[in-house]
Amino acid sequence: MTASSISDIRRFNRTVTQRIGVLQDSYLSRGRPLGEARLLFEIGLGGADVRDLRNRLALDSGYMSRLLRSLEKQGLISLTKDVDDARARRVELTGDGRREWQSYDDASNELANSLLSGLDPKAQDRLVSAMTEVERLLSTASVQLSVESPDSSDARWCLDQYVKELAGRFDGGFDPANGNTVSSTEMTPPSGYFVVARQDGTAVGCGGLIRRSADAAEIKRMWTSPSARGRGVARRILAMLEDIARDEGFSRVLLDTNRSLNEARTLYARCGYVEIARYNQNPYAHHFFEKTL
Amino acid sequence: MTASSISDIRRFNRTVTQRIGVLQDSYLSRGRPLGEARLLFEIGLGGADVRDLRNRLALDSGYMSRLLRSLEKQGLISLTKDVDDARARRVELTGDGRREWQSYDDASNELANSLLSGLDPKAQDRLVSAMTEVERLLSTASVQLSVESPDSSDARWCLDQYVKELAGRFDGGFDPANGNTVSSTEMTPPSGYFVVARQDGTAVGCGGLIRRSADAAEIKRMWTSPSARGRGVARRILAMLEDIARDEGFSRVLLDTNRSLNEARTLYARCGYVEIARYNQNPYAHHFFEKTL
DNA sequence: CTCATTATCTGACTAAAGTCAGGTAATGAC
DNA sequence: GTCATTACCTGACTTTAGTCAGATAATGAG
Repeated sequence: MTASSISDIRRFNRTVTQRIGVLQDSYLSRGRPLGEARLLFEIGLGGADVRDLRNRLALDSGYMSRLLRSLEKQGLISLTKDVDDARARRVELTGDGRREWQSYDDASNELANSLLSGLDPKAQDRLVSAMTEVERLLSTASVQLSVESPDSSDARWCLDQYVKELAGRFDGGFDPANGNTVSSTEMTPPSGYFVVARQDGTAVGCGGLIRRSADAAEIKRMWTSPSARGRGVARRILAMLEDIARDEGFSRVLLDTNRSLNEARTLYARCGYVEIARYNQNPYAHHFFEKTL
Repeated sequence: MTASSISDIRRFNRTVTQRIGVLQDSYLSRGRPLGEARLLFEIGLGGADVRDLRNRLALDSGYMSRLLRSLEKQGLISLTKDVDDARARRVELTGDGRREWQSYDDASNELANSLLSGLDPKAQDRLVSAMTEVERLLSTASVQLSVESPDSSDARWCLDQYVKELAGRFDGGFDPANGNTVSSTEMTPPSGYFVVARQDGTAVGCGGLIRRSADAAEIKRMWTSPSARGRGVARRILAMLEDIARDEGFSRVLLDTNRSLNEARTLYARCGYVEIARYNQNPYAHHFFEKTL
């Protein structure tokens, strides 16, 4: 890392976050304590579960309770019991609350606009694309991979999403019981491995590795959340699974894929996989790949 | 402004400033109130005048006084009377204070580094240049121009810098009494105009417009602070002076410049000025320009 | 010397933010 | 049914941040 990069980043951290952060707060807290304003804005037009809000804003439950009470007293929100869990509560914005939220939303737009004013159109475009780039790269950097049990709740959620997505994309739908099923024990060490990618605590992708033969491992259940696509998450999961396979002494990795998954095929080709002949009877698979480690 | 630009900026504001801002605060306030930590960091290894600190951090004098007292009690700073002005005070970090400052500085570097880790080298480069671009464009956008008296303290400071810089750059030095002197009344409405560019309250550039003849105005005293160069400040000052000249009914603008000021010549050429014959006896001028409005 | 101004300090506040211990009621595993 | 856990509430705090109205002493202009 060069010293000048570090100082560039520090200057960015210092000036940009400070400048925008202060503006943001002042736009948001128009006569209302910042804490309340933030909470109200976070609730959103669609309402929210109190539990989620507490997690998202990292607030103490007592403090949260008091903030909600205050907003309720001001007639901005209404609290109802959760239908599924009578302990939990749901917050919804009232009419007044919605108006208030709108004014915050407008202020946010105004702030975004004010950053552009004072720049000529070309510079505006450059600013927007540089901001997009920073945002994209920082999100990319904040994705973290970990090996864990395919039975963990995040892993199960990912696998569930995986199945749903394939069902939507394959021509004749997808029945996980029909294809080459993979049991969770097959993906649990020491038989196999399962990797979950997370961003800020929420799962955004997964992939499994199982033993196929003495020298070959197989990649299964590769999935990336739509929100995290285009950021190299799948590529990193793949690389991690290959590293594991190498460590486990396998000399090659196999995988199969459906003809409708074009991005996947492109990824495999880019990562050094070569297409080979069909090596199993999976009815959903049309392309077969291999990579020598 | 397109709606997608706005939403890109909002996403940037939301995620980037939040992500970095929170990290920054948590790195900085290791067990110490954020306000104290910020103040300590702002004092810096070289010490500072209390007055300057109050301005930079925009703190109430009472609050500031208390913060300083607290840091002093903790043995982190020492306060001395200013030698020139016995009312004012100077703060210096003690040994402990310096150690503390160092740990903040290290934390800042660590934060910068942590943003890069998890990205491959190419992506790191892209992130750094995108950040630099955002920082540069946002500072550009925050430069504001205003017409004011050439006798205002900021204006006088700019003119002072202008003279100092020319004295350093001209081959045989520069004596403002020798060249074509310009009195401040000549640059004061309605005879003429003076523009000051400011960024976050500090002057970063200036330029004057005076009457030369019934149809021609002349640009004088164009200067941009080294810290603000390369951001189009001079171009904006020039454009503003031209607008004023146009409003005042002049049909052309004149200016002269020294051969050592290459950037200035480039700027004038780019802004539509054409070189003309010598029109005055200014011993420091080698190039003469004109623009028809 | 007078007098407005400047730089700082002090005391007396307030509001906002956050913490902590304990309490109630619902839930889910066994 | 028992019992640990979860979701939330309440009351009693503390800390942090910030404001405001004077007081004090030095400075500088006239």
